[in-house]
Amino acid sequence: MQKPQKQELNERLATSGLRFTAQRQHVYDVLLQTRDHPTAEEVFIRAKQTSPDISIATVYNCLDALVKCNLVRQVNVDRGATRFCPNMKDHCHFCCDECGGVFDIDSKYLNGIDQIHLPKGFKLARREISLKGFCPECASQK
Amino acid sequence: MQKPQKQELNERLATSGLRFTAQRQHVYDVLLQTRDHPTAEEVFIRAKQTSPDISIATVYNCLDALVKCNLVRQVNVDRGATRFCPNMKDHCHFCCDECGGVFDIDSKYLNGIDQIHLPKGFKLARREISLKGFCPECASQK
DNA sequence: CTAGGTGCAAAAGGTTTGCGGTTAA
DNA sequence: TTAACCGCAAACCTTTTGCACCTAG
Repeated sequence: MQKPQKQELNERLATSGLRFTAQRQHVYDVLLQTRDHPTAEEVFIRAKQTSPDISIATVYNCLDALVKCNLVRQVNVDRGATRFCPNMKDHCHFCCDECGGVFDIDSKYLNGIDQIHLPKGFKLARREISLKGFCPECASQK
Repeated sequence: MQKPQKQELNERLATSGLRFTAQRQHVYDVLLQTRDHPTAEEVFIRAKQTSPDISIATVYNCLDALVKCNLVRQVNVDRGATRFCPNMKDHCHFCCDECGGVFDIDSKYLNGIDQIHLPKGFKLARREISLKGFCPECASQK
């Protein structure tokens, strides 16, 4: 990880009242290296390759810390394990019914989605849009 | 359950190649009675009140059958148990960060959301929008 | 009749927790 | 110095599975 990223992470954690640790840096690093929306267990396996002593509990702790300081998003897939996404640009997810792959879809494809005016009283903090169907590769094999 | 609903359920199941059973009718009945997005376990508890012999495995089987024949939707909440919703009108869900409650939000509040034009190759089948923040009751207590 | 569904209990995930030791600030 | 964090292992919760029996069509 380059210096600027380390400093950025440090500041973000501090802002949320969380400490900088080697494990958190490493877990974030793992997420940034592969944008394939891994599960906690997949992050664990990859992290162990260079940090053999890290534990699954720590991976969950680190992922939670990264989510809390807004560097990572959680992605929910039907009944499956939670996946993690380090892309914080405004986007949504497309989950393929065939292969289970998760793809980032830029928000430019969602015209007008910002015009959400909820019923009186609701205070909106975040929105999560997930799309389902066939990804290009699986669609072409049908 | 009234006759028309039973017949509707029967037809829907048949169309999907699934059988009509007393348990499926009963689970659907339980879902229709309370629109509070129960988990499988909550459905199980309610179903047992009038069908003491039903098992949790059967509840999952019935819920899956109802989802397959498009009478029920699954609602994913971060890392929590999957919830089930028998409202098939176009709507999305608002999940309260404070109390965890799930609320149906009519699609009229989501202007323009139908204009989704995905990148080449993606075949869209369904979309799921989930909103987060504070529900009216919890927001007023802050 | 028989493929599909049910109930039960055990197993398989996925996530959280408790605890003694370690470390960032 | 000390509250926060770590690694480990056990616990917990949700969902799935295998099997013998049952039933809708």
